[in-house]
Amino acid sequence: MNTLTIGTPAIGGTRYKEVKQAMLAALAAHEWKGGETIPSEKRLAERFGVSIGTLRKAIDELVADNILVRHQGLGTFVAQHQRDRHFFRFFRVVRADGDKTYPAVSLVSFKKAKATRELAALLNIETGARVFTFLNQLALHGEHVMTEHISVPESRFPGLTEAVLRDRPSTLYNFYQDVFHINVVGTDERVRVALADEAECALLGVAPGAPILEIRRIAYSYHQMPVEVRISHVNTEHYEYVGTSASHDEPL
Amino acid sequence: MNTLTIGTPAIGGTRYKEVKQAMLAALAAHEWKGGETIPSEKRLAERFGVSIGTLRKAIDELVADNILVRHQGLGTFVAQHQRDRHFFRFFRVVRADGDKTYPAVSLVSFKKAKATRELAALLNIETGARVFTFLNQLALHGEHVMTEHISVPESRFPGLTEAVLRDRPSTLYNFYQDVFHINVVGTDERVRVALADEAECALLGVAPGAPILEIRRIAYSYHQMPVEVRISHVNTEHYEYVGTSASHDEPL
DNA sequence: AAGTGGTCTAGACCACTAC
DNA sequence: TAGTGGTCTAGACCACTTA
Repeated sequence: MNTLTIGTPAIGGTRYKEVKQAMLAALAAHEWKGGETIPSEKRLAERFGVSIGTLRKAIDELVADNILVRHQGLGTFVAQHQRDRHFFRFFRVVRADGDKTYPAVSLVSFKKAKATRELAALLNIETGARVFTFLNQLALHGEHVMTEHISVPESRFPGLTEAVLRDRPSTLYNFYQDVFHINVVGTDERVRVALADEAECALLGVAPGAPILEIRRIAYSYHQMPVEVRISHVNTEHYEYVGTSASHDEPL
Repeated sequence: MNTLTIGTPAIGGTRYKEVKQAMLAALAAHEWKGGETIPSEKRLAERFGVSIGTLRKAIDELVADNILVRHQGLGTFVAQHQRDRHFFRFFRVVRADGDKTYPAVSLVSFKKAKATRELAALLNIETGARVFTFLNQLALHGEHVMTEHISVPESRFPGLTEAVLRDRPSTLYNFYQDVFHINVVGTDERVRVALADEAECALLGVAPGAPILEIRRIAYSYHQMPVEVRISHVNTEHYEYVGTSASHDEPL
């Protein structure tokens, strides 16, 4: 197996950056899949011809990027989307009092369509290429307060059907990972005010024309590859969008 | 000078966490102020009785938290808020096409008041304690599209006046740092839809009752100490709020 | 007991900045 | 040239997990 021998520097400048890129390449090539363990640090250090310390520095960054997860005594794993881990890193709607809860998702519609020029540009695919588009209605604490219009390219989700989507056992991003080996590792989001249209107001529990929160998201896999476009609408009467936090002081 | 000798473990569990906490304590005690250089790694390693590698690991985390900044050949500095550095980490309103620009800020009003119970709870001060409250109107690309209602406790900003606030030479958070040694290192933000009231609509260029974006922020200094509460209103006709990004892939 | 990651060390050498 | 942070090494020892 070609291990991207790192004899020639030139690319990354430093050894550990080269190692990091080589590991990202291995991840993108599905050599290690979501939830799987990767080889031990000792083995990887030998494979890439660096010391343990250098290899660890590469992994440090991949862990900081939420791409890998370390477990002492067990090994290092490809980060996996799970209900109880990282879910609220991507689901950022909470009740006004701060209470976080998992949404109950209902699939409202599902269809295959051609990408508009706009959508194609966001997904970095050809205009007119096939995409799957579906609509979710979400309930929090039993209240219907949110919808999601989601589009993914057929090329990266071959064989996706309404049935398999509806019957997925876990979260959507976990489903992407397990079935299509698509790892969502980051998103860009923009938030603005919009007005509920006739079709949506019933799903959101608001009157037609009522102001709602609109969140437009692009989700990325490794190497900033866009894999999903999502427009969410939220009735913010009792729920809010959580913006950026920061500062990770340790608890004393 | 007491250097918080680290002979007794117990607290952090690991040496570098202890060193990190000791450095945070030194920062909180204003031993090193915003923009200043801290002692060299070699000196700090001696001071805390650890090896360079361990000392570096502590600094690594403080750098990751945007509390310190390293400059090869120069030294390590206490991160400083500047127009051209980190400004858009806290100012998250951009034009719909993605264009980022610095806001032109006008101080609309300034007064001293007593903290309501609600505000006092957010700022972790006594109900009825004095706070300064002021209102900014912001223009982007020459358009008035945003307001900020800002409250800070008098106890942490002694002697703040309208004149000195108005005449500050740089950004607000830089001003906090230089004049009051208050270092904003993180924020919590919640976003929802609100309606423009009579007093505000003129400042935002919308009709009374028009839907606007409301952002409620708490800004924190070291050890999660709240130092500012801010409610921003945005006309999102042409401007949007930038939510969380993630994934820091290197450019190849 | 064996294997994993986590911490810590002591030092070499490089790259950058100032004087 | 001297001082800074940046990289890389080789290894010891600890803590955790599984068997």
